Amino acid sequence: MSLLREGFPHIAEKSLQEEIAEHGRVYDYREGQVIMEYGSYIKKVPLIVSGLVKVMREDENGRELFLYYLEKGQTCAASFTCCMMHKRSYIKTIAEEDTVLIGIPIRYVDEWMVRYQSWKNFVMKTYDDRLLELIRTIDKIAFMKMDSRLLDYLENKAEVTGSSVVEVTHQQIADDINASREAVSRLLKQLERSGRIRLGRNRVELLEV
DNA sequence: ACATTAAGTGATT
DNA sequence: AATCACTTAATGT
Repeated sequence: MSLLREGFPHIAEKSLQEEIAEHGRVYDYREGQVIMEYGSYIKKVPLIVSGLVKVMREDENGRELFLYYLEKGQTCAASFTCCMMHKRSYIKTIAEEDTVLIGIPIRYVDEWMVRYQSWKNFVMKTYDDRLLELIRTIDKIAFMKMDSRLLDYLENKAEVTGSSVVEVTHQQIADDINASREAVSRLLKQLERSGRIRLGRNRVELLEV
């Protein structure tokens, strides 16, 4: 209950809060744990209470592509449609940090849409956010060059982890932005030379420009 | 000290 | 910009 209020201040109706408390179940994930695999059926919609969840997609050749992060107070837009239509998951989610979430059985997700204004808004907003981000991502892939994608990735990661020091290997970055490790290394070197970041092993520190 | 893993480099396509 | 082949550097055992 207190978990709810902390992460989801917009879910206002008292009775809705009570229903969430009643039907939802709290799940704990340790860093690195896979929350949802490709192809699995989803029976709960996750409300992220704390931590950070990485959402990935897999292409035909089995290559993984990083899509976006889910933070506290968010939920997975894909899970709504997925479970309502009883489709298999086309995404995979991993706990990037230790994560706590409340799982809501789908039937309530549906029911509450008509009964609770704030729930409906929440669901709509989730879609809206995702759609906007998707459009931005398309823009990025279409128009942005690798170097700005890289910087964008780092800034996003820094923001989402709340630290200017990002702990990743060049290989991980490369996987996430779909580039080769060497390319990432070279671009990072450039950024370091231009004074925008400082590099270390498993470490990229973003400097104020 | 040695093995392993991450990072850097040059050449090739 | 990807891939390869290789070197160098950092880190764990």
